[in-house]
Amino acid sequence: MINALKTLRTLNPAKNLQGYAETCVYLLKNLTGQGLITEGAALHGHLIKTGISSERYIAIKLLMMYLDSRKSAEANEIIKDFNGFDLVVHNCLLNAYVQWGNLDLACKVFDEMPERNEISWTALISGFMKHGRVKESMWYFERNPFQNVFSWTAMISGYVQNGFSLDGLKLFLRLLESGVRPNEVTFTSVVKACAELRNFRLGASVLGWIVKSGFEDNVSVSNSSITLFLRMGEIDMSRRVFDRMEKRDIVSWTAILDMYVQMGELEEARRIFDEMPERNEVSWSAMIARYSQMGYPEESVKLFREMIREGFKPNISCLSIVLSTLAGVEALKAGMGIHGHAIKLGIGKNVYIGSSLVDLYSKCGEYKDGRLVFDSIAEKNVVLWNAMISGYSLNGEVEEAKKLLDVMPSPNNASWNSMISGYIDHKEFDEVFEVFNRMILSGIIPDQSTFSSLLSACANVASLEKGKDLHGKIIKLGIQYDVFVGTALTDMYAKSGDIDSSKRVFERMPEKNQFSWTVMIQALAESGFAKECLDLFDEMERMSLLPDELALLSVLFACSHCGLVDKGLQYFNSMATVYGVKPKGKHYTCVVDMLSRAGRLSEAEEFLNSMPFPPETNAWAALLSGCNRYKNEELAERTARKLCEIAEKRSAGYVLLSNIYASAGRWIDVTKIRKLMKENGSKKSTGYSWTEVRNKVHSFYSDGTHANSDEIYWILELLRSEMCIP
DNA sequence: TTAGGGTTAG
Repeated sequence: MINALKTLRTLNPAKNLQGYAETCVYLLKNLTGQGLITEGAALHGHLIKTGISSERYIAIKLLMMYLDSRKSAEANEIIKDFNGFDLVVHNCLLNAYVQWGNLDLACKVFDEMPERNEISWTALISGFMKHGRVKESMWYFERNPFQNVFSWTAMISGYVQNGFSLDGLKLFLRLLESGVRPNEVTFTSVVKACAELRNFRLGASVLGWIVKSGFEDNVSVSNSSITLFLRMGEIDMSRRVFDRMEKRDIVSWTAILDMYVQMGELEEARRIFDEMPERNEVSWSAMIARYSQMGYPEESVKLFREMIREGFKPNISCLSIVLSTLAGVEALKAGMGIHGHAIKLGIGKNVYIGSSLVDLYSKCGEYKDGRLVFDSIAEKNVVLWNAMISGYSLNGEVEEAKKLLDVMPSPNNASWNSMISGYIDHKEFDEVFEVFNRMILSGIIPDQSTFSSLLSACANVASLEKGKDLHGKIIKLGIQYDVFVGTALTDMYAKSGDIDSSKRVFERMPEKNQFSWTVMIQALAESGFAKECLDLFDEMERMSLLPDELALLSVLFACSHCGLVDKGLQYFNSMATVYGVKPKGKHYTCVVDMLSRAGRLSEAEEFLNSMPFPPETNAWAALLSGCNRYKNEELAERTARKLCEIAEKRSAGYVLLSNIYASAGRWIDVTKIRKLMKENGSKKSTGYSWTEVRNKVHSFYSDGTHANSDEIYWILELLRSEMCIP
């Protein structure tokens, strides 16, 4: 562009008007493209002086520039110079209104046009598509007398962009039947549709078609092919396409970043990113998103700061990625900073930004601020609604969540799933199945995550019947081989006491992850299969999967229960060094329990006293019960005193202490504790029971809060009198 | 008329 400016200075409009005008047109186009309107206006002034501002081609470019920057007054001035509104001027206006998002105005211009060409029709068709108004777009497309490649392609790419890839492909088939030849842009969109739908068979035949039609070397086509191959898992093929390209652009480089990420080589991706010949905000966003998705939030945010430092303007995508990263680490302050930034940029009310913000505020406990953001957004989509529903669920406001779910326009899987997990988090298990039934009635088909939530509810209430019923539904839907579902089934069966079924499900899982292994290991430990548990742990290690704190706790538990004290100590000592897991209170407690059960009481006491942080109350209790078992009165006294100290601070300590005294037969001490508790006003949390009647789980508390409480007690009285109990 | 990155749930 600088060269063009230099050329302009050397040209004399009096001598070479044609060349001068052409250079001006080029300059105006570029200035408009880069948003350099002040410079454009200066050039306009210069053109007036030269006397060629009314030259048709120049005037049109000037008009486009002013329309593009929404300078209506200036645009009107230019239009006055034209002899009425001809076709081109009308098309310029049409395009501008579409770009401004004012489709009503665009339609009015379109309707009033005395004549229309293919550009007018395509402008309107793609305009409706751009704003997600697919039906109206189709309406105009069907009536378009100029069905050329452009309007076909506008429709196809519009469908793909709006998430209707299948309709896009159907239209592509119609295009082929119509005899119109697809161009490189059509192919680019069609390949994208195949990638999106993971329809690899069709994808492969489209690629063959592309070669036959000679568009193989087109940059855009190659770029979309790289992504198609990546989605197909054909990493070598995507690399081959990239290597074969004669010309590569930012898009090609950005696409290849994903190849390395998919190969698990984030560092290599970073190297490519650092060495890319050219970067834009999309490449930056891609790298920032990858760091966040691969579990490196700090690195992601660091890169974002670097991007800003280098003078790149973050767009909506980029800000929403960063906001969701910050939400993940509950960085409220930093997130609020970005919120302010977004408002300044005028995109504070965008749905993408809004959804991330609702998520951020909710995850940080400020769900009321989340609601303010939610209310401020005019064009709400499902994602935003779901973000708010799960925000309420997360903060224990399940009733509010339910209210939203009831009024939202078209809830999907995720909406219902958020509601279900809200009830699970707050242990309202009878509500869980209630919501599930409503979900089914509303015609939404539950998915993997619905079932893994429901199964965890079954595991919590040990409802084997319901769990089996769900297992049947899962098989009917054909999702029994999903990792999440398999893991949840393993857990449900184990927690409901059916360890054989649990093992069977686990063994048949085609794909297992760290969680699946942990659940099975835990199940074996808690069901008393200590040896099998340890064997499975060894097997997990052989698969070079790193055990987490829960798996390690189960291993310690298993060792403790089959008397493998030294082996247990060995595992404990290698937790930090070998497995990189810092032992927590519960691990220490397990070791104390292990030592106490084996009668190694003084060792246990020493271990407790050498802990780097205060032990759990349970740890002292474990030692005390060891003392009782091995009749070590002296240590028992010392431990009991310690427990008393703790008990004074927390009600749980009292409860535990009184239970321990009770089991040791020290009834006088028990009464003392109960009295103390009464004086201090501490209350044990209420115990409850439940039963399942006609697919509904009923929970009972001794305080009679069940809805049918009166009726239940009445029946109970009746039964009592029948049984002749006074 | 286009390709690469993008919000919720899991």
